[in-house]
Parts: sequence; C-alpha cells; structure tokens
Amino acid sequence: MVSMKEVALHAGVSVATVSNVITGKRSVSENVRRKVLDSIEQMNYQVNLVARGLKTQRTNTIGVILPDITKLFFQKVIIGILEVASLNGYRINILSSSYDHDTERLLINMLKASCVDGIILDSCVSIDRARAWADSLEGKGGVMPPVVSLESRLFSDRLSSITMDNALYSGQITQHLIDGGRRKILYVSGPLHIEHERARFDGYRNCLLKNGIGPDPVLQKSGTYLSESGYNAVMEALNENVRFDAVQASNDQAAIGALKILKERGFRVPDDVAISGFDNLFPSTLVSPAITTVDVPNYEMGAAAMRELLDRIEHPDAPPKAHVLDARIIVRASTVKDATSQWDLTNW
Amino acid sequence: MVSMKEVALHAGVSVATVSNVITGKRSVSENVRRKVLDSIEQMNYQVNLVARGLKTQRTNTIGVILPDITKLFFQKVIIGILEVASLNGYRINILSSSYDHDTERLLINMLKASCVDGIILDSCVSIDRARAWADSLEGKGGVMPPVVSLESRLFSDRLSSITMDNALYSGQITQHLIDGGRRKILYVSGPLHIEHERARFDGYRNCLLKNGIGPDPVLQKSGTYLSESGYNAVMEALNENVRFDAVQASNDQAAIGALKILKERGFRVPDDVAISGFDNLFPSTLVSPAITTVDVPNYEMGAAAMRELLDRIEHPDAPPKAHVLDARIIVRASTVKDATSQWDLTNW
DNA sequence: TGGGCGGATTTAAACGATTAAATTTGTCCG
DNA sequence: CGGACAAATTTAATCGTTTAAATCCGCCCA
Repeated sequence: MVSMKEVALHAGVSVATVSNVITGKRSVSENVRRKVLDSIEQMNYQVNLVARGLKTQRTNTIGVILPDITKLFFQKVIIGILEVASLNGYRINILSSSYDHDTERLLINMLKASCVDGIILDSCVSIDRARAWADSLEGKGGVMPPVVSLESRLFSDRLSSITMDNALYSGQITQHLIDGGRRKILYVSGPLHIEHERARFDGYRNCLLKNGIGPDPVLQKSGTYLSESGYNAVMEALNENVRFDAVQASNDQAAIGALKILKERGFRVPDDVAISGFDNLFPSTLVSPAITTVDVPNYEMGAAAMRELLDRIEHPDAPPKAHVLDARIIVRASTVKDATSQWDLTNW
Repeated sequence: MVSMKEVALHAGVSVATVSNVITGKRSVSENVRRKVLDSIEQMNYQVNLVARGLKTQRTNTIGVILPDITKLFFQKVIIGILEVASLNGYRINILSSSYDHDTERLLINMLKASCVDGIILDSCVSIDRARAWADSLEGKGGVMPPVVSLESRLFSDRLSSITMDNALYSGQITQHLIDGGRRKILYVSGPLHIEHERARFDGYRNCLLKNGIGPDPVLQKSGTYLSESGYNAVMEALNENVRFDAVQASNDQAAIGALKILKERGFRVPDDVAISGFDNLFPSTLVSPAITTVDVPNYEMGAAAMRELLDRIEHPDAPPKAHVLDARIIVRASTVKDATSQWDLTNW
C-alpha cells in the first residue's frame, strides 16, 4: 500500500500537509492543495483507516451484538441500525451471541479490543444475573465505549435502552382472544428467564386475572423460540388431553408451529382453536389462515438504538435515556374467521 | 485503556517481554511469564487490536460484499461464511452494495482502506462491464487483498469463484414443466444483465428449443427480484390476453408474486397454471400450493467461499480455483397436483 | 580463568497516520 | 526599509503494538 509519506514525497511537501489536505482541518493554500490532490490521484493513494484509528482513537465503527443474527426478527433491526449508521458515516460490526451469556461477554471484550466507538447490545442475560452483569460491564480498569441496550431495560439506570411494552400488547392479545369467546388459552412462551419473555407472559397472566379467569398451569408451556417448540407444546397438550380453545404463542414461529400440528390433527382454525403470535414476521401472513400478531417495530428499534448511540457518543456524560416504542396488534384470520389479510411480500 | 507499557511497568519488565508473553512467539522464562500474566489480570489489560493490526498488517477480518444483505437468500450465505470464519479466528465485515455498481466499488475501496485480509464479493457487475471492472480491481498502485467471487465466474481467470450451474437446473425445471404437459411457459426473470440471471434464462430457452418449442418473446417478462415483479409480470400477461399454462420464475419471490395474482384471478394452481421458482427459500414451502423450485446450496456457497478465501490468504500466489457446487430441483404441489411437502420451519 | 554459546531480556525502529508546537513565508503598514 | 502579524508549512512527538538486532547473563568447558 502506498502511504502518506510517499504521496508527500511525490508532491514535494511534508506528510503533515498531505494530512491537512485530506482531513481539511487546517487550511492549505490552493495550489499546494491541488498538487497534493494530484499526487493522491496519480498514486492511487488511500488513507489507512487502521493507522488513523490508532492515532485518533476513533474507528467510526460500532459493534452490534444480537442473540441470533440469522433470525428474521433481527433482520429489520439490523437494517434500521445500518441505515442510520451509514447516514452518519459509521460502519457496523454485527455479531451473534447465540443466546449464550459467555459468548456475549467475549464479544463485548472483543469489541472493546477493536476500539469500536460504541455498542448496541441485545443482551440475553437472565433477569437474576443482570446486576452482576451490569457491574462487570463497567470493568475495573477498562473504559467502556457507550452502550445502548436493545429490548432490555435491566440496566436502564446506567445504559440507554430501547424497548417496548411487551406486557401491554401481550395483554391486548389475550383480551382479544377472550373477547372472541375463548376461555382456555394455551400459552406457549419462549425462555422465561429473558426479560421480555417474562413480560409477555405476565401480560397474558394479568389479563386472565382481570377477566376473572384463573391462570391454569396446565395451559402454560415454555419452550424455545423455535417453531418446533410451538409444535411440540401443542402436541404435548393434545396428548395430555388438555382442552383449549386458543393458543397464544409469544412469537410467530411458535404460532406457526402450533398451526401446523393443529391442521395435521384436523382442527379448524379459528373455529375450533384460535391462534396468535407476536412480532409480525412476514411468514405470519403467508400461512393460511394468516396469524393474528403484534406488529413489533423492529426496524424502528434498530434505528432508534443507533440514533441514541450517536447521541451517547457525542455526549458521553449525558444521563441515560429510556425509549419505549409503540406497537399495535394486528387481527387476522387465525383468530377472527372473516378477517382479511394480504401476503406481506416486501423485503425478503 | 490500559496499554502494554503500563503493564510492563507494573510487572517490572519491558514491553517487548509483555508482547512475547501475549503472542507466545518468543520464549519467556516461566516466572517472568507468570508475573506478566498476573499484571495483565490485575490491570484488566486487553491488547489493542487496532495497534496490532497496524504493526502486523493483518486484521483477522475479512470483508463481505453482498448485493442486499436484507434478502433471505443471502442469510444462509452469511451464516456459511460466518461459521467457517469464526472457526478460523476471523471476523467478518458485511456490507451491502444495494445492487449498485458504484457502491460496490466504493465498498471495495473502503475495505482496502480498512486493511481487511480478504474479500468475498458477490458482484452485481453487468456482463458487459465485467472486463473493465476486473482490470480496475487490480488497481495501478494498489495491492489488493485476495478476493473470492461468489455467484459469478466473470473474473474466474484471476479470481477464485464459487458458483453453481444455473443454466442446468433452470433447464431441468423447464423440462419438468414440459414433461407435465405444459407448452406455453411464461418466464419471469430478474435483471438479465446479471450473469446468473442470464444463465437461468438461457437454460429455459435452450430446453424449449431442445423440445422443439419455439421460444415466444411474448412469454418472456423481465423484472426485478421482487415478488411484485412476478405479480406484475403475470398481470401484464393476463391483461394482454397472453395464453400460458405455466409460470417459470427465476426466483421464489417472483414465483410467489405470480401465485398471488393467479389466485386472485381465480386460476387453479397447478391445474390451470403450474408455477415454479428458484432458490428454495423457506416461504416457498409456506404458501399453498407449495412452490416447485431449485434448492440452491446457499449455506454451502458461503462456507466454500470462506474456505477458499482462507486458502488464498495462506497461498496468495496459487492459481485461482473455480468451484461449481451441486443443486437439485424440488418438486412440489405448484407443478404436480399430488406432490406432498412440509413447511420448512427451520432457521428463521 | 576466560572465551564461547545460547537462552532470556531489552533497545529501538518500525507500522501510517494526526496534531501540537515551531518555523517559515508572505503581507501590510508606519 | 523593517517590523509585526497572520497564514502556510514543517518538525517532531505520539497512538499501542511487533520484531529485528543488540545486550545481558549464566553456564560449560578447555
């Protein structure tokens, strides 16, 4: 690679002048400027970002840690982050923690070592370990770049956070099912040690209570986020002869898994059993019947996180902010027989 | 950040010794070693990867440029790359060219400036500009890191490439439709200036000829990759009163768009019109009827590209290799009435 | 005893940029 | 003509590592 030194030599000026031309931070006379620009052009010079990063201590890169970047849910989050980032001249480094807590730590350290200017973290830390985790974040000697927490408010006293009110919308779904005459709602959750899974479950539970329905442990199945877990949960319930007239899944995958087994076993949806999901991933519009769900603003979550991170980078000492985004429930044919819905064919 | 110098001071040795302990490249006596490790531990020291990168000229990072990282097709490609990369201690920097040629160039330069150790490139360069492009790749003064070309063989004389025989499988699909008694096959392509789109079209065309069917320009619609383009292409054909008994789309999105409009207009699939796609994205199993398609090994494409890139990094002077991967067609109910198929619920 | 040898350690020079501080150049005015 | 002041340019230090070369040190053996 041709370096600034060689450009300087070629243009007959000092490296400092070349640097000044490039960064534009100090004034340079017009004809020297042209001479330097010429040399740069001729020699095909490109500034070495690694060297610049070392000197300036800024890499214009931010790190993004998500539980599983392969999941559809996070795609739009990534796009949101990406768009705001590139508008502001930042590059992003996307990493997957695979829902593993130790990996998460490792990645954070790696990002620190890479001198990223900031981190967006969708943590998979469990509720009970959050405090210890937050303490270790600050580290003894280590200075941390600003961190914005996505989906979790567990650290909101020290970290800015971008969240939504999962309990609220989960409750709205439950209410919608109850309003449709359902009383025995089988709830299929993801891993309950994760904060927003817990919140969704609480929303369901509290709504039942509000309606005078005693939550029945038999109707509560917890699993993973995968559709198999929805499939298996419902299969289990059927094999145990549990009676239910609705399945409320805490995400769309599980809802579709549930739909699959119910169709296989000859149930009519929604006549015999209603089904609801959460997240509004596009496949929920493709299956038939389409799935009632909550439209989670994942694009906006990513964008908001990035905007907030930029703000934290600019103002490291400002107090953390907690952004709570709005969502809305979308009623489709899996809960209401004559609901219409369109295939969502955008962006995949 | 605490630097090596401070660790050295704390441990009472020179920075070189600390470095030796960390890299393990030169021998260090056992008790000095322990002392240094202790200091590192106590001071919470982490090596600065930017500085190391500057000195060693290796960043252990590779760049990946894809036309559109938000598209489902590329998700598994990314996973494939990622898994091989992390097994080998590499990080990846994923970028989207948005199918724009200038952006692609810009990103390549940016990656060069960031001193990545290699690049995996799924180029969107058009067939006729390929040569000029390849020339510019080498650059006048600039030394390029090794590049592996994904999906395109246009530069295979200088770059290693990972491809599949698109014409072959596209032809097999056409043959399958013909074997099913279809004679008037409406072809919906993506942008034809892209090499593999052209190949898929050629496969279709040559198969028609082989079967004594004259390709009919009226039955050829070209569009984007989006499902709307499938929808619109079929709508156009219908409005023009073009008669056809099958739609062969060059990707699954377009096929599903076609399915949508045909259902809206009351056609029975596959009785009145058969539909086929390409890529085997999971949504093609979700719609009903499920779409006959070609299972493109995108995970393996990513993995193979990364393996090949590692090889190129190790042996920069070895001649480029051209890997051609296998695929297979999958027959589903959109072309054969009683074909069975399962929802693909894995990995989304 | 002293020279030679090899392993452990340190010195010091990079890597390629940025940026204070010092220096040069140029301009204007008394 | 000379001095003052501002603008342009250069010098040189620095960011945090790695690494070739130099040095040190202990040990063995003639």
